[in-house]
This record gives sequence, structure tokens and C-alpha cells, in this order.
Amino acid sequence: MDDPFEVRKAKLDALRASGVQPYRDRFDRTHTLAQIVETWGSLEPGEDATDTVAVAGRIVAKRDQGKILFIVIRDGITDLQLFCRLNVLGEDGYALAGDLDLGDWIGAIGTMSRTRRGELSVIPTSVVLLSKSLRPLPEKFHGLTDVETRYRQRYVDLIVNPDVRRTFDARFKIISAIRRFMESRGFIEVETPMLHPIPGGASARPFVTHHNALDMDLYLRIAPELYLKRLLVGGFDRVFEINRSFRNEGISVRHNPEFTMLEAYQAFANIDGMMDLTEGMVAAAATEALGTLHIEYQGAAIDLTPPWPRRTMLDLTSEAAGEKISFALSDAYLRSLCDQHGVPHDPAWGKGKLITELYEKLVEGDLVQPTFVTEYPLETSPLARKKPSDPEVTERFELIISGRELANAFSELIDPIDQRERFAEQMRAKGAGDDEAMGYDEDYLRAMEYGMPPAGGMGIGIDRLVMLLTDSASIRDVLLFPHLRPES
RNA sequence: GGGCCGUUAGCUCAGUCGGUAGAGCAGGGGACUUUUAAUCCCAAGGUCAUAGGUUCGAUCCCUAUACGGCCCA
Repeated sequence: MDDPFEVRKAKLDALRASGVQPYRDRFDRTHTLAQIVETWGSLEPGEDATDTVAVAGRIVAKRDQGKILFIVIRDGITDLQLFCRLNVLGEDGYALAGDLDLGDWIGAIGTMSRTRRGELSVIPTSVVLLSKSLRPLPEKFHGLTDVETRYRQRYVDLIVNPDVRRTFDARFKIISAIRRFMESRGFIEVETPMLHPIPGGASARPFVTHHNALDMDLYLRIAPELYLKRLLVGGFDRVFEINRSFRNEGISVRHNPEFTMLEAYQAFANIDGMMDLTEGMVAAAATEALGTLHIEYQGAAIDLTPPWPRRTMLDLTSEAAGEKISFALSDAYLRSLCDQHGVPHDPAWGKGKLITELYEKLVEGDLVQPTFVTEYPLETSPLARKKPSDPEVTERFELIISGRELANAFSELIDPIDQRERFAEQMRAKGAGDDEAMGYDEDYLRAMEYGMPPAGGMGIGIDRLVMLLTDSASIRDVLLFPHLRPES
């Protein structure tokens, strides 16, 4: 019989026939493998300890030498060798150990030792099968590299590629640090609806679903923003939410249809407070996950030490274009600049959109070090407060690191009359064919009419932050189960 | 959505100027009481992504499709 699966099933049947339960209920270990390494790491080569330990893990390597057998088990990212000896385990126990396969979960009880060759080991007096593995693991040296299989069968990827586990451990640390940072600043974490009757809070196409009992369409949220700001009206003066949003758009190394975002709102603060908050949060996350603010992303050295430069979109775009860009320029001239720089433009766009597109083409990708880009045009910022001295632009920033948008924030628009006009403008855009335009949210306006305190708000893409801090090239590498088409 | 590239054994990869395919690891049998990608001997393992086409003959050439990757929008 050659088929590994069939061989293992036959072993399974044989075990059951001989009265062995190959899927055990429990195993009481005395130490995790990391604790073993920590406790007995100082044993000298050839030295034995008398302590008896019980350990458990998955078999990831096996070296059979006749009357001795080396088995390497793994628990998380820690490996430990079992030095199985015929004269210690006895005939039956040794035969059982020899019959185990790569991938099996086992428990072992024995004494600690370090071999002459220097490998910390448990010398088992008994080995027990905890769960039989029926499928062969990938090759031991090259491991699993096929990206499609790695994403589709992440469980296998996690078994054989410890770096993948480290990435997700880092993800946990980053999010955990952010929560502690926010809580230490007096923010309360809340949960708001995922199912929205009106898509809003961002410019994106939503996923549509249907509620049968109510017989109505609902939209998976594209952002929690409008609900969190309702909470400002309700008196939550510092709130945040870390959770999924969904956008019905293409998939790329930076985009997954569902992604995790933090949004935070702070009453009585404005855009300046949001810059401080963002700097502090990213620095806290980097310190927690990496222990440093000097990181490397895809070969580029990046210094996250606050404070970060604050530059206006018009200044940056003017520098890159080699001439002064402003709202004083004519629509026709801005379009000729777009043509000159290879930026496609739509007749429906106003000056604000044209300038934003020029900025994205000429500037954004080259901003490697953390930079707050400020004064986004009113046209592309329907929820942000206007700059009093220049109503063409808003008190908004985006944080750019490594050429990518990481965070977006503004002094919130709290004037319900102004907001009503902005929604109306969005409806005109929708009518003109912009399927990313926001819906007209009458209840949100009603909330604003009760009075929203002055506030700053900020949103940051958690997946992109994790990418940055784990030096991951693709968002798929920081999502346990990235979206893929179904297997045929 | 467009362009380019990929898909061969469980895994990692060769290869066939068009003549039904090979290695290492894993798996099977055997040797070995301190190994570390253990080593040595033996045997086995394939719908060459899928469907058409060209051809005496296609895994290889052509077309389409599926899935994936990269770049662009």
C-alpha cells in the first residue's frame, strides 16, 4: 500500500482493533514546550535531570535509528526533541512510538536530558497518541510555499511555517496594545451595527443582503462612522470600535473585501488632537510588537518616532508638479495638468477631485516616512469640517506611510445644516452615476440636530498597520483566511 | 476589467527541440542505541489543472475555461 492516507487509516483501524483510542479525551501536561525550554535550557550536553515532566505536541520530525528514535514535537512555535530509547520505553511502548506518523498529536512523560550533541530532550518512559493525523505534512525542508495552498489551507501553513504564526502573534500584540492605549486615554470600546439600512461613512460600493422577515435589503457596513458619531450626540465623549467593515471592490495586495478598522471619536478635540492620538497609537503598537520605532518595510528604513511632518495637499502637489497648484487655477487648466501627468479625469469632477487625483498620482506613492497630509478638498470630504479661512478645503488629514494611506481623520462636521447640504450633494453624485456616493441618512441628520459636541474623529486600517509592522507585502499575509474564489 | 506569468507524484522542483515523465523529501520494506534536512540498501508512487483543436502521435504547439501570482485601472 503506497497511499499515505490509506496507510494511516489502516494504522488507525489497527489501533482501534487493539483497544487503543486514537482520539483521546485529555492529556495533563506539566509544562508547555516553551516552559520546558525556559526551565531546563541550562542543562549541559550529556547532563540528565531527575525531574519528571509531561509534554504534548504535534510530531514534526522523526529520526529512527533502530533501538533509539528521535521524535521532534511542536507546540506553537516551540520544538522539543523526544529521545526514545528501547530500553526505557520497553518493547511495546517503543513499537507504538515507532509507529507514529508526522502530524500526529502525542503526549509524552519522561525525564529531562540534553544529548551529547547538545539537543534538549525528554527521555520518555511513556508515549501516548492523542490524535491520529491521516494526511501527510508538506516536505520538511522546503515546507509549504505554494501561496494558494497556504491561504486555502492556512491550518497547514501554520503547522509548518513558524513565521506565519509569528505574524499573527504580532497582530494580536498590535491590537492588544491599541486597546490598552485607547483605554488608558479614557476611550470606551463599543459595538455598532454591521447591517446598515443606508450605506454611509465612506465612499465605497457596499455588499447588499436581504432580511427575510422584514423583507428589506440591508447593506454590510462600509464604515461605522455615522453610528459612532450618533454616540457623540448621546454623550459618549470618547468612543472607539475595532471591527470589520466590508467594501464591494477589487481584491489586491492592499484590499480584502472584509477588513478591520479602528475608528475613534473624541469630543472637544479637533484634527490636532487626532494627530497626537494617531502618533501615540502607532508608536505604542510598534513598541509593543517590535520593541522599536525604527522599522524596515520591504527594504525601506522607516522612522516612526513622533512627531511626524504635517504638510498640506496643495503644497506637496505643487512641489511635485513644479508649479503652484491651487483652487485659483481654472478647471480647464487643472484638466490640462491631469493630461500632462497621465491622470485620467471625469467631466463630472470638480477642482477638488482633480487636485486629489493629481496628488495621488504625483505625491502619495513617494511619501515613505510617516506624513500627515492635510487640507483635503471639500469635494472629497463630505463629513469633515470646512477650514474657516479656506472653505474649499477641510480640516482633514490622511496619514501616509510607505506610500500608502494608513489613517484618515478630521475635525468633525457638527453643523446639521451644512451636513444636510453635503448629503444632498452626495445624492446628486449618486444620481449622476457615482455608485460610491453616500446615502442620505435622515436619522443621522436628526441626531445632529439634537447637537453634536465639537469632536475629532480618526479611522486607521488595522490590517495595513499590521502589514507595516510585520513587513508583510500583501494584506493576505496578515489575514488568517483571506478571501479567495472557491476551489473548483 | 486589461496585460504578463504560473499550474508535472502528498510536498519542493527538474524535464520532454512533439514519440505516454524524473529527482529529493514524505510514505512502504530492511539495517543502525546520541540523531539534527541523520545515513545506507530495496521497492513503489502520475488523468503532466480542465475542455477542445492541430498532428500518425500532445504533458510539450494553438484556443478557451478554472484557479493562483505580479503589474496596471
